[in-house]
Amino acid sequence: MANLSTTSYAILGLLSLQSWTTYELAEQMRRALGQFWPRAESGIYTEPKKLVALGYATVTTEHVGARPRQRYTITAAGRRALKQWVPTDGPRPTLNFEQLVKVFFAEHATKADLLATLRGIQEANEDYVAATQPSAEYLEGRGRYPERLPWLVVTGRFIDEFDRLLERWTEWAISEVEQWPDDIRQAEPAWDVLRDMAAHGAEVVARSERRRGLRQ
Amino acid sequence: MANLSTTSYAILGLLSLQSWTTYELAEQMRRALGQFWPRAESGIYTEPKKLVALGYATVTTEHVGARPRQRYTITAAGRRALKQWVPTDGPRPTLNFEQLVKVFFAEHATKADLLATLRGIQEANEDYVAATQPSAEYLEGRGRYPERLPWLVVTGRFIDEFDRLLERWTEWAISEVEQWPDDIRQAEPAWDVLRDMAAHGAEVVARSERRRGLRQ
DNA sequence: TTCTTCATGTAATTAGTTACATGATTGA
DNA sequence: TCAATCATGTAACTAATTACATGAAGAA
Repeated sequence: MANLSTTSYAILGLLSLQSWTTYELAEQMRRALGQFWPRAESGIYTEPKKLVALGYATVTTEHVGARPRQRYTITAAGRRALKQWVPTDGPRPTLNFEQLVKVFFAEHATKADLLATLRGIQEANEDYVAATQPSAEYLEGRGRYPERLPWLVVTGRFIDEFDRLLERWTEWAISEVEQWPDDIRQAEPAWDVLRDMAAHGAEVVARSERRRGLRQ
Repeated sequence: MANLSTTSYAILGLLSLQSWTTYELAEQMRRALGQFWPRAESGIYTEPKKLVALGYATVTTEHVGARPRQRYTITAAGRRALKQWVPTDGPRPTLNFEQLVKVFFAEHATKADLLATLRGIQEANEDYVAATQPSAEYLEGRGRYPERLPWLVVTGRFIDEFDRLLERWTEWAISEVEQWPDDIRQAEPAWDVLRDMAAHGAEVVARSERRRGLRQ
């Protein structure tokens, strides 16, 4: 029936670990999946209702003072649905990087503007990474679900490498642009980097074609 | 008045280079910005109308056979708006990586499933990178707007490094998972990688705090 | 006691996607 | 001349975000 969104399955995945209140689900979505499946917290509040409607979860109402609070629990059908989804194919990763659009159209800014944009990316990234560091216990394997650690490390490494990429790239870009003349229209392209990118591109094309050949 | 979206500004940026038909705009959005601001082609057809409504572009209708075709041209007001937007602050990059959600919940799959997922990411990435390689002339600086090359290289390097990251990470992840026992619940985490991530995290925290101190 | 932060949502809006439709051009 | 692909959109839908509202708990 109704196809669930990736967000729904992500929540179903969290429910497969334990029962959570909606607030806790929102928190976990941010902390655990926020770096590769970011969603607004308020949006999380509507999702589990769909799971209940499909019979993939049940809900119980608790009370905290006079306020009601919903707690969700996965059902056997929910586990089956999740098990079906996890091995399926999916889209490539996509990046949304507004500030890079601005770098792309840097001719409409000054050298100082461009440097400010790059430094802004750098600092925002640093602050974000610092703020989202898992606690030390977790990194020592004494977190909540230690048996899940093997694949969490696989996931985490991607995120870590992405963070490092942003650090390295901003640092390089800043030092590159700093060397440009004040009128950036007079700047010289980084030919060595360009050559390196071309070489890498050619390599991937060759690899892809070789593999395509093998498949047939 | 009506705040434009990043997508609108991206199109305005393209129009600052030359006039384009809607079809050409859609093509350029994919080829030039598709890796860091991906949008469905059909969506592009509605965007430039907003620019016209705001006086940021003008439209002329051409004919190809019996069919009308719209060509858009930026106005002086459009250039001013773009110039205002380019130096502004913006959000951090966000990643949407559905397959990584599946790796995160790998306990619902088998070792073979997990390997298939990782190989799928690897191959899809390779094919995509191969298909989106800029032409050789472009990489030799003989592309359409050679004077823009300096900042296009800055942008392009980020994309190139991101592609390489996916290549490196998938290769590592595959070789890692291949060593796991068939029942992945018995796998041992990659402790060395975990230590490395922790060290990096601590370093960023320190750097971020140092900078925060400086700012005050 | 009041202010702030944590907690729990709802409503309205919008950006974006999917699916579809169809004309023009090219090449087999 | 027929099929395939290039070109040009529109309509319907939906996932997601923004903005708002308010109760409870804890700190000052």
